[in-house]
Amino acid sequence: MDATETRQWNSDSVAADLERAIHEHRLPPATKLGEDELGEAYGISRTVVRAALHALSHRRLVELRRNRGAFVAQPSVREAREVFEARALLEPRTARSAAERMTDAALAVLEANIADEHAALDARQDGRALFLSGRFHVEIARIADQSTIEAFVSELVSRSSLIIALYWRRRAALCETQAHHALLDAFRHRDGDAAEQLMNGHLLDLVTSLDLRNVAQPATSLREALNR
Amino acid sequence: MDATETRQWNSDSVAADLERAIHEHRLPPATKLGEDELGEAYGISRTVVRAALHALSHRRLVELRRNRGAFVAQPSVREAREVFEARALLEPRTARSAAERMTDAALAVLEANIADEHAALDARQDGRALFLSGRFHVEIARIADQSTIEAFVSELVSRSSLIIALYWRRRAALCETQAHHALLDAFRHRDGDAAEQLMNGHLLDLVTSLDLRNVAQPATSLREALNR
DNA sequence: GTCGCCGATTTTGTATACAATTGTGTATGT
DNA sequence: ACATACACAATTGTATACAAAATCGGCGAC
Repeated sequence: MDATETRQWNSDSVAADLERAIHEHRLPPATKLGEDELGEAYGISRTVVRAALHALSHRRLVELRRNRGAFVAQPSVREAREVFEARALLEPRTARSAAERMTDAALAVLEANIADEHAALDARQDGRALFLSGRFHVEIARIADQSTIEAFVSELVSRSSLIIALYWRRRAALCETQAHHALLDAFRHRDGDAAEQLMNGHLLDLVTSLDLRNVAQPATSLREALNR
Repeated sequence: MDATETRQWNSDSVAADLERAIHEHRLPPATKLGEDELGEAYGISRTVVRAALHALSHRRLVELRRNRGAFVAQPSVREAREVFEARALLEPRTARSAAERMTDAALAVLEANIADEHAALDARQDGRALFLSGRFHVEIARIADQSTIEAFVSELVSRSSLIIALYWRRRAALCETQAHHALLDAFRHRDGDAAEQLMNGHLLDLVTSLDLRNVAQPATSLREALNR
C-alpha cells in the first residue's frame, strides 16, 4: 500500500492502486483488506475504501463476505478454467483485429511494453513483469479499438494473475516473452491469421503451465476450508 | 420503482431491481437517478443507493458524472457496435457448449422461458418480453456451465436493451421468438454446430435491425448535448 | 430584449457516529 | 479435562451530518 499521504485519492484511484498491487502479487490471495486499515494507509475514510473494495469485488479480484470483510480473491480451479475459456473466446479474434488495424505508433507501444517486461525480469521484479505481461494483452484489445472487449480482457487478465499466484507450476522466470515476441512479429506483418493462431496457442500454453488438478483448495487454513 | 416499504432492501437487491427496470425500459436512457429520490422510494439511506448506482455503473448501465449524479446510460453508436461485437465472440461458441451439455431439465427451462416470452407479448408487456428474451441468452451461458461468461453475457444483454431502446428500427413486435425457437430445436437435437451457427445468425439479425448510422446523439436535451 | 454575472438552492462527495453481526476468550459446570 | 454458554472486543453495515460543487434563478449592464 502506497501510504503516501501526499496524493489525493478517490475511490477509483484507490481501486486502481489496489488492483495493481494484487496484479503484481504484492497482495497475495486471501489477504485481509480491512477497511480501517486501508483508510488509514491512504489517509481517507472508510467510505471511499468501501467503494473501492466494492468495485474490485465486481471484477472478482476481491471477495466480500458479509459482516466479515474483504479479502483478495482465491479463484477456484473451476473459476481458473472458466477465465481462460473466456480469454480463449475473446483474445484470439481480437488479436486478429488488432493485426489488421495495426499502426506504427501502436507497434511502438507494444515494443516498448515488451522492452519493459525484459527490464523488469532482469531487475528481478517478477510482480512488475507479470503486470506488464498482462498489459500487453490489454493493449492488443485497445489497438483493436474495442473498448468493451478491452474492459473484459483487463478483468480477465487481472484475475489470471490471481490464478497464476495460486496454481503456477514452474516457478521459473515467465517464459512468456517468447510468445509475445512471436505475436509482435505477426503484428509487424499485419498478419491477422498468424496473430489469431499465435494468441490461441499462447493462451493454451498458459493453461497447461498451470496445475489445475482438482485437489482441495490451496493455501488456506483448515478453518477457512471448513467454512467454505 | 417498487416503493414497497415492506421488503428489506440492500445494495445488491436495489441494483438488481433497478437493472430490471432499465432492462424492461421502465427507466429509459438518460433518466436521472437522484440519490435522495431513490432512497425515499426504497425507504433506505443514500448510502445504500450509492452502492447500487456504483454497481450499475460498473456494468455500464448507469453513467456517473462527478458532482452531477447518476443517469441511465445512453450507449453511443460505437458502443452499440462493440457490445454486439463482444456478443458475437462469446455467445455462438457458448451456445455450442450448451447444446453439447444439454439436459432435459435445462431444455424445460428454456421452453418455459420462451412460453413466458409469448405470454408477455400477448399481454402487450413489451418490456417484460424484452427482459425474458435477454434471459434466454443468459440461460444458455448458464447451461454451458460457464459462470464467468454468463456474467459477461448478462451485462452485454442488459446493455443491449439500452441499445434497443435507442436504436431499434422497426418498433413492431420483437420477432426474435422465431430465432429462439430455432435455437431450441438445435438444443433439442444436441446439435452444437447448428446452435453455434443459429446464434451467430441471430446476433447478426439483431444488429441489422438497429439503425446505427452515425447521426448525432439521440433523445437528449440541448443542454445535455452541449455539455457533452 | 438579450447576455452575462452572482448568490441561493439543490445535489453530490466525504467523514463520522451509531447499530448490528461476528469471532474470541473466559468462566463455569459436569 | 472438556464442552458449553456468556460476555466482550473488533469489524462491518447503515444512517446522518457536514462540505463542496453545480445548477437555477434573479438582477443588472449593455
